[in-house]
Amino acid sequence: MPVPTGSSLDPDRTRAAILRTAEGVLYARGLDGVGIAELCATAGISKETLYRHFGSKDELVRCVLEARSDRVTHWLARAAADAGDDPAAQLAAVFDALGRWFDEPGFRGCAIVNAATQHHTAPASTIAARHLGRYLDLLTSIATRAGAADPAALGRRLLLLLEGATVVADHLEGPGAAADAREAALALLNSAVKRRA
Amino acid sequence: MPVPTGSSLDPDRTRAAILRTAEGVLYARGLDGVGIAELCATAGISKETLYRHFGSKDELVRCVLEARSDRVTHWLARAAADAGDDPAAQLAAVFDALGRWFDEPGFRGCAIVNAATQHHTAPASTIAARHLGRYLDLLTSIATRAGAADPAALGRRLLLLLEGATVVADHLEGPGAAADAREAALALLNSAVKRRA
DNA sequence: TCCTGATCGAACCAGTCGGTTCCATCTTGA
DNA sequence: TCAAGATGGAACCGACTGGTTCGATCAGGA
Repeated sequence: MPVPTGSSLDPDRTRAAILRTAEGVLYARGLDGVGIAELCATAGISKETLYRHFGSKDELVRCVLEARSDRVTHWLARAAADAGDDPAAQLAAVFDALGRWFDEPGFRGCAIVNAATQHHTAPASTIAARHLGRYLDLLTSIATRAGAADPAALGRRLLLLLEGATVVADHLEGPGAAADAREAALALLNSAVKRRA
Repeated sequence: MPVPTGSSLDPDRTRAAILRTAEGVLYARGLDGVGIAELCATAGISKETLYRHFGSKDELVRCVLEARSDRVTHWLARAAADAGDDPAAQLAAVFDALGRWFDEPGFRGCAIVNAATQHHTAPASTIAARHLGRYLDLLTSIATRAGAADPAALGRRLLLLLEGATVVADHLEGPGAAADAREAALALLNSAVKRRA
């Protein structure tokens, strides 16, 4: 029975629902770990609907990654902004937010980086590069406002801590990766600022 | 023509050759990016030979990862040992060695972590955890010999830099991830030691 | 009211996957 | 010299893949 009686036809809402479901499933099982058929079943839609909206699995993956990158970037920037004006407090807030993420059930590392690891080609690799660039911008801006001697260099080093913590939290049992990264980040910030004065 | 005339029959050598070839191909293309048939073709062996030696693709992957973890661990430990007795010099040597690895053509991140990202289950996840643990041991021992106030904590933070540099070098264009990590590591080591004295 | 279009369900396609089996052929070691 | 074992080559299996197409059905806008 096509088009279940009583359902509402809203293509935009359908598209958003597909994206939301696909993001969860692809993150949990990997880009190659789940087929189109299962994706559609989980989303409760037919293959034809998915293909009218996205055209191919690759395009669906691309849209999922773009959306995820946007969301995560804004979420981290918000965490920093909500911490007030002190750069050190903002930096601590970023890693605290990461820590809460790491502790969530189903955490599996950064979806964008994971995707680029699985499909080491465009578009995943391009999106990953831009994603890391966004992180770098956020961290560098904090470093700049903190008055670091070399804000760009400090930003790059903070990025290493952020990505390292994500990987370690994913693959090495035991909590605390975010807390370690937070302390290391504050230490680096401290020495970079002190050295300038 | 089975068993090419003039060839030498040496099961151990065959097994080693399969492992070597598989390691390269699986690293370059991903665990799910290459099938058994192509693997055998690349190694120049038949499927029956591969299955007699390893029994399944999963087991082959397991053996490849174990071997790789052993090799990489020893290689990094050697780099540290060759740098002399000064812990700071050993730490710098570790990140310098990483930097040379990052610059090699075909670098694609840490094979072990990548594998665990693709197959987020045993045995890959188990091997990855042990692999990171080995890194942690190496870095903690350097921190201990440096006289850090809290060698375990410093070791964990250095591990974040090591893994972060590997990820960033893989996914963010532009060199210097290893150099950044090196400077950050020395800064962390410095402040951890100074604070104690 | 009625037509456009969104949707489902299912059948279907060619291709690939991991894995198994058979047999002829060749080497190796006893 | 000869048996045991390693290997190549090829055919084959069932399952699954991403992707296409069709017709039936129903909601929504004109």
